[in-house]
Amino acid sequence: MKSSSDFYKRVFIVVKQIPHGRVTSYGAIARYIGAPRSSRTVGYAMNASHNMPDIPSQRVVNRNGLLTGKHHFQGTHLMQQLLESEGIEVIEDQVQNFQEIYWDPNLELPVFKD
DNA sequence: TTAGTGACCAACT
DNA sequence: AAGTTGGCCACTA
Repeated sequence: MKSSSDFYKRVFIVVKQIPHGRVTSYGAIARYIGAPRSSRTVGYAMNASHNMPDIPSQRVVNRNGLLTGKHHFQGTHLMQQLLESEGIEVIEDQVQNFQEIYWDPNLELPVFKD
């Protein structure tokens, strides 16, 4: 039985699986949980992740590796600092070496099923 | 229920 | 090549 916030739970589950020092994109997560056109809503779900512990929301960026959601963090550069503390280089809100550290759940994780 | 919003994405000019 | 527009769909009021 699926609750209305089941979508959020799926998002959180995937985000928690992101390995240390890697990043992924909203679209990739949306696709993995079976809602390929709901990338926007994935970001919306991240907004609620502040209530949840152990959600590395800083590891989720847009498809260009740009930190579009950094304004939703407390500090001006908190998101960047969190990423840098994991060994990810960030310059001007842009993840450097993005293609190398990019982690796609569709490739690295087993197919999602309930 | 209808309408408005957004941490995106792809297509179009 | 760079900027704008529209669609997408879950959530809130």
